[in-house]
Amino acid sequence: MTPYLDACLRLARAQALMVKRFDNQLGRLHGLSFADFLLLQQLGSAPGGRMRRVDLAAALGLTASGVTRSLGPLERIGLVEREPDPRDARVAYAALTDAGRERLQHAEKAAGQLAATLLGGEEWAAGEVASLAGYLTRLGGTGLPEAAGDPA
Amino acid sequence: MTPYLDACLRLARAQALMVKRFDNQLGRLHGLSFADFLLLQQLGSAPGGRMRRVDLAAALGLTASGVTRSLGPLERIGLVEREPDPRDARVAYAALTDAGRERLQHAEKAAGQLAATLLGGEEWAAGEVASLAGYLTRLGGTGLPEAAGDPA
DNA sequence: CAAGATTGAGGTTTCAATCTTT
DNA sequence: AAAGATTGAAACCTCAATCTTG
Repeated sequence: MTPYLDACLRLARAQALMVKRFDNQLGRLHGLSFADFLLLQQLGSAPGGRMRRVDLAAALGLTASGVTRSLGPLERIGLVEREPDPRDARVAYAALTDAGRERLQHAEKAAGQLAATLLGGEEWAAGEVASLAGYLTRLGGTGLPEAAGDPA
Repeated sequence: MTPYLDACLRLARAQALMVKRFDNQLGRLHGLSFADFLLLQQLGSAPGGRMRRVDLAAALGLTASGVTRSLGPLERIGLVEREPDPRDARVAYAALTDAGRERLQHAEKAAGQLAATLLGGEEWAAGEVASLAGYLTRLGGTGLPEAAGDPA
């Protein structure tokens, strides 16, 4: 077993555990999965709280199909709204509703607290979390903005 | 957005991209998914190349149900064999066949090469990969299912 | 009853095909 | 024809229920 492959296996394991914890916490408190949260957050950080569905797919690393299917439940419970584009009838936007914005705010708070539990304990020095984020950015590359500080 | 939550999102992104690359490479070369590979590798590292299905589930972070369903295709193509326990009729082992051992060897080679591509380039110093592995181990623990009193 | 394992139903995501609009 | 989006079929995994054995 090479150290490279070993690191990849650890990456898989760490992510699986983390997602389970977010799913539990967000589901219990706000009725959202981690994937739901990622989607709402992406919308929340877009100008006007709305994005074309194809852009949403690229930002989330999903297929267009996956986005259509993920939006369904969120539209049904009124957190996201479908909006047509008056300029181009092929385009459909996904837009946060007021309820969606509010739910996102609360979920973001809960997610931040959980993340602080996972990474903000005494085991973690601040510089270590920044290093970890930098490594992960190198690995995951596209989709998220560059980290503030590069790891030592 | 706190740096803790930011790191969690980057972890999700990096893992998703990595798994896609392993799925592509292993699928194209050896007809295995990354999940298949993890399962075969776990068996390969067990004494006698065999494990009880319940232990396999714990080692992989899956449910017993998930293991049953994952083993099905691997048994059908002859990489894994079902073995009863003469001492306890409730227990069924999953055991690597000779074909499974050989397939695992080849897949491990391909996986190691891909991992080296991802983490062995000039961008990565050896110490950085070791640091990353250490951080991920801190996050993901040993691989046992989530403890009862755990946060979240 | 408890433990190991499987099955039925359901959620999530992908691929390939399709539909509409440009 | 190309772009945006959706749908049908399928793969993968979970939960709850069930079956068998201890």
